[in-house]
Amino acid sequence: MDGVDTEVTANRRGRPPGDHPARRAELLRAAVSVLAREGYAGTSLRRVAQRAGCTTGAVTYYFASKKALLLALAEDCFDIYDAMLRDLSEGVDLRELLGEWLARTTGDPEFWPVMSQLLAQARFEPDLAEVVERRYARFRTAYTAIIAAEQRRGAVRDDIPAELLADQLTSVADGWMLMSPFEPERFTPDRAEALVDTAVALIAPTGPPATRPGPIGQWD
Amino acid sequence: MDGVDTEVTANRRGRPPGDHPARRAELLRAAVSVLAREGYAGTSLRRVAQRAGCTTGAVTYYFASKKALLLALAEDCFDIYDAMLRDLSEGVDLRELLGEWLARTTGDPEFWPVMSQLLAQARFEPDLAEVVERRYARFRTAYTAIIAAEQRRGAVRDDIPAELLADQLTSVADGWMLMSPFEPERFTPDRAEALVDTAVALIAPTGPPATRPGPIGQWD
Amino acid sequence: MDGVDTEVTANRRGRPPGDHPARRAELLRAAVSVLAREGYAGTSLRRVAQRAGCTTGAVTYYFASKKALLLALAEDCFDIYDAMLRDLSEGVDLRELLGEWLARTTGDPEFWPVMSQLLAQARFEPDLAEVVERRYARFRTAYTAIIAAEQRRGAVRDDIPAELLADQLTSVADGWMLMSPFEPERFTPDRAEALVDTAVALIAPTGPPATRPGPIGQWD
Amino acid sequence: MDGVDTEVTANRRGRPPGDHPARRAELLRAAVSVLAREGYAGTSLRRVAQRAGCTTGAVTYYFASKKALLLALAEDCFDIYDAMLRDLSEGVDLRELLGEWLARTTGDPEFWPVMSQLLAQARFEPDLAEVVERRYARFRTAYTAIIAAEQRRGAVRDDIPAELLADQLTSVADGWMLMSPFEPERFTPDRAEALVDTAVALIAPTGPPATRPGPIGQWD
DNA sequence: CATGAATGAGAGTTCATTCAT
DNA sequence: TATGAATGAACTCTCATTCAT
Repeated sequence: MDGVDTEVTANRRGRPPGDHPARRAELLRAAVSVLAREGYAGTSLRRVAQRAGCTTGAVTYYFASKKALLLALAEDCFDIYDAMLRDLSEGVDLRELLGEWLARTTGDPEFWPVMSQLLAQARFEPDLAEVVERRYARFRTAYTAIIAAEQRRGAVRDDIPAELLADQLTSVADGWMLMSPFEPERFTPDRAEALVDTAVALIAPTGPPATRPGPIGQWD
Repeated sequence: MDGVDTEVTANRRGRPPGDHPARRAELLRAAVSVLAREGYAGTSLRRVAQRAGCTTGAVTYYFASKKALLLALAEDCFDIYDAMLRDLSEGVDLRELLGEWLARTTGDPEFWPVMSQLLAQARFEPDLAEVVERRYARFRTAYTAIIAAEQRRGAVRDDIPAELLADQLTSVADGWMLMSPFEPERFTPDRAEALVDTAVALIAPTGPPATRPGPIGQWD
Repeated sequence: MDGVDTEVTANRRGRPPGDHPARRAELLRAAVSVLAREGYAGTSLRRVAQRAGCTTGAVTYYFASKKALLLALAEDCFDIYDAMLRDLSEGVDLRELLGEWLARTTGDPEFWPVMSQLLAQARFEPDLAEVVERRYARFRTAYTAIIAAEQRRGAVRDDIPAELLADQLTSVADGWMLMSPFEPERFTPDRAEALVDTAVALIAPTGPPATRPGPIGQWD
Repeated sequence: MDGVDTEVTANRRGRPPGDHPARRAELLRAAVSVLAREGYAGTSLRRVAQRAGCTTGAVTYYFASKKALLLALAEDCFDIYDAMLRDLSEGVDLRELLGEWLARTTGDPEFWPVMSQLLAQARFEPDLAEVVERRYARFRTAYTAIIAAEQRRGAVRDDIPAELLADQLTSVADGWMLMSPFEPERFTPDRAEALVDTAVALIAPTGPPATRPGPIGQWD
């Protein structure tokens, strides 16, 4: 260890247990949890503090304002998309990409609720809109590139511009995030797979019926 | 100039003319307007009253509670779907249906913002969820039936169950409603048409490439 | 014109079914019911109207204000005391008087709750205080006279002024009215009788223990 | 004179000195004061705050809700009874007990008004009723024990169960608390003493008239 | 560094009252 | 005679934010 540092640390008053970034992340996690459970309108600093097990003062200490907290939260949420793109190898298969997206976004049961709240609210908060726009555009660009590559190697129909196909696919996903709580039987894991399969089939290269696989979308 | 007159006029109590349903509808319109501009979290009875040009007392006179107001508002919003289904002739073309949906929902610039707020909030308000679920399911059922008919007459690919196709199409639309404010250039009227065309092309019957029309999605 | 009165009456708009005093009494009954169930703080014209099955307008039509309604209500409540005094014969027995009071005031299960609310509130409403003071004083005067008469004929101890005894008895009764809802087992009909017996025994003429009846207050 | 200073001082946020319990007690005192002056129906958090010289926000900071404030207030009020019982020596004389009760409860001119409001309101608020029931029962039990002891040593008539006598005495006291504002001449200090004397006389052991003291209840 | 007391605005809601009809 | 639309003030309570400690 760092002997000198340790001694100094023992004496300093202002930083008792955890370190700043960790505590901040903790608060963000609490905020995500509240946002998922209570919705945007029901998310107050009080409740975030309560869930984090601290006082409201602590929250406003780590985040200048409520808006700042939510912006940080939004950035955090989009990191999952970036991480996914980073992890995917170059010549990724489209089905694989969609499957990965499904796995990562539904892996955390709070992701869809939180993301849909952020997207819905962004319309009314320019700063939040800026974050969404920037991060979402980056993702859609990568998405489009992947589809274009797939088109070039004949794995995706090429009668429709890649950008439009990407738009279509991301919109479908947004719709799912928004609507998942209604008729939850529409979003069981099995059916989610079927929905993804459907999407893949729709953008598959079209040829004579004989060459295509049989009917899809058989789930229980 | 007429100070006295103004003062006398200022305090208007008692029963003014006008019928109940009309005034109620007026308040609902004001609420829609506020919801579109301020979002769910920013919609207060005070603001609704302000936009309607009356006091908050008047609002709570017509609607027992804020929740009741929003439920009525939601029902009203879904009426546009019902009206559309009612107006469409039996053997409606799918492209026609989508076009009609686009025309009707974008005809009122407040429709998409309001609907997306309602859908996003429904997750946290059981009563609102009930309304959305009920009305939305009705619409999707009709939608599925139309697609199935189209499949039977060979106008829509039949390798995917009609229900899944309907799901896909409505999800796309939900995604559009949610995301339209970001990069608004993605949702210009022209591009909206292109998106609809894309959707139609995706679910068109697939045959030998030769039989299909040329590349679609050419917009400026 | 006047001869045709009957025919005209058939046509007149303003006085459809019942007559004024009856409707007024009906409203008063509704107010009593609300006051008993909701307490003074919870008694609003809205609720009174609701229980009476009419609009708030009707209430304010029959009573100039909420205060006027409650004053009328108070007067009505005290009528039960006056009626009792009027009904009692001249040389009434004290036990009989107390029994009659118990029977009449507990006959209507709403009487004690309403009366205690009025008495408690009177402290803060001069007009109501005036009513209570006037009517209550009248009752206590009569009460004192009866006790004095009993003293003269040797039925009540005469070592204490009649007025103080009356004060004591009415205070006990007030206390009962106020406290009856707590530990309701203290105010079962049987025990209420025992309490009255106790009060009678306390003011009975005192003599050598031998002349007094045996221990009282045996209830289950 | 000091315009600038005043403006600066006017908006005082942040943490001022002073300890939590003291401030809480201060607010409770203010609430008692308001309750005594305005009655239960007229007691609002606004008024309490106003009397305490702070904002309503401060009140709701110390008390989770209005109900919580009033419950705390009720508990506080009953503490005077407990303190009295605790202070009294074992073999206390009954006259002494009653005198002590009179002295302590009338020592604070707000006690009777506040207590009667709480008792009257408890009928409609279960939580408040629970407090009253619990604390009041404790007091009455102690009271009964004292009377029983007095009966054993021959200082109180034993032809009536101690419990009934205690009931009678506490009911009288409740009646006084409720009715004290009407004809206030009935509750002058002197007359209050006379009323207590009367109560004592009523429960005194009964013997041959000769042995009893002369007529009581002589006040001006 | 971190707290928590306090603010002041605004939320939804209830209310007594008014008055054109 | 009776209604019911509407007011405006007051209610309890929640909130984001500030700041002395």
